[in-house]
Amino acid sequence: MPAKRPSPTVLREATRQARSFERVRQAHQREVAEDYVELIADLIDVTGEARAVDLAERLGVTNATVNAALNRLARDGLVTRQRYRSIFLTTEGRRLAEESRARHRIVRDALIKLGVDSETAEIDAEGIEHHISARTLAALREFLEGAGTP
Amino acid sequence: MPAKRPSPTVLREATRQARSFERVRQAHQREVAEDYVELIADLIDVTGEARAVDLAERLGVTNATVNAALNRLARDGLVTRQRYRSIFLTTEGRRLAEESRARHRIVRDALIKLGVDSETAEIDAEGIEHHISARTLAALREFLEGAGTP
DNA sequence: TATAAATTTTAGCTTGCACTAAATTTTGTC
DNA sequence: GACAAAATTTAGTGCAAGCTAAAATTTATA
Repeated sequence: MPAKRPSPTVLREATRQARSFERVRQAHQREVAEDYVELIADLIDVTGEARAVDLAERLGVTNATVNAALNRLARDGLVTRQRYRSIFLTTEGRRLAEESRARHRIVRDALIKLGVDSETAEIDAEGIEHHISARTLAALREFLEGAGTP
Repeated sequence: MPAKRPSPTVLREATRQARSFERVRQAHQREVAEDYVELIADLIDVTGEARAVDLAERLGVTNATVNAALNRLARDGLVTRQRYRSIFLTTEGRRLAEESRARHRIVRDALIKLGVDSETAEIDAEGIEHHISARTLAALREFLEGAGTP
């Protein structure tokens, strides 16, 4: 029984399907990627290195889950890794982490200025930061600058 | 070859696994449910009925995807449906839809008051509304009430 | 009313992301 | 340096949500 090699038709179909996945992935998956690179950047900056076990602990998931996520991040060019060694951000990964951090800070500070307590602001900012357009971010920035604490 | 019936050990394991899934599911899945019931409520209120084909068109997904989602919503007690007929919200589904709508409006209006143009505000509110705690929502409500357009 | 068109449902596939258990490798200690 | 502990990776499983293609059913029309 031969037929191991996929037919052209099957390949074409696979490509079309992959294309349509792309759109879908960018929705929820970008958030996960941002959370990971942000956390990795924090760990590197604070403790000097990012280890999978720490990521797992902070994110409340298992090592295996983190490992799978890191494989995807590496595939997407956001991190680099050598087997059994700690994790590094690529230039693109670092850029995304910084951007996420800045976004996070602005959202959190805006919420605080609006009267939300800082713990709640921190938590909500975590969820909100991934859904803010450049325009809204600019508006929040202006809101923070204009007429501070009187 | 017997062994069709799962062993007690396997069942116990399945239960534990199911439990841990619950936590995870509530993260992203609640957002999807909220989007669906909100849209279903809108369609019912505006056009008189909610059809799968309209949901698919508005959400930019295929009929098959909508159908699978509706099965989950029905399983979770948010909608009811008869085969090949249009969709209805349960009391719980309607409640969730109203809550989401209110949340959506508040976020959108707050963004507008912060200087974001209404189209962008509408889009961003869609993403943000699922990540707002009760406290932040209250703060936004106060922000909207206090010192309107001068 | 018979047939065509539209809609809904089913079947089968893929990826993401969660889990447990076990294997592999590195690190730490005696 | 050998051995135990810690960490990483792999293997195998499940559900959500997306897709296409095709079957089933309802609705519209000639």
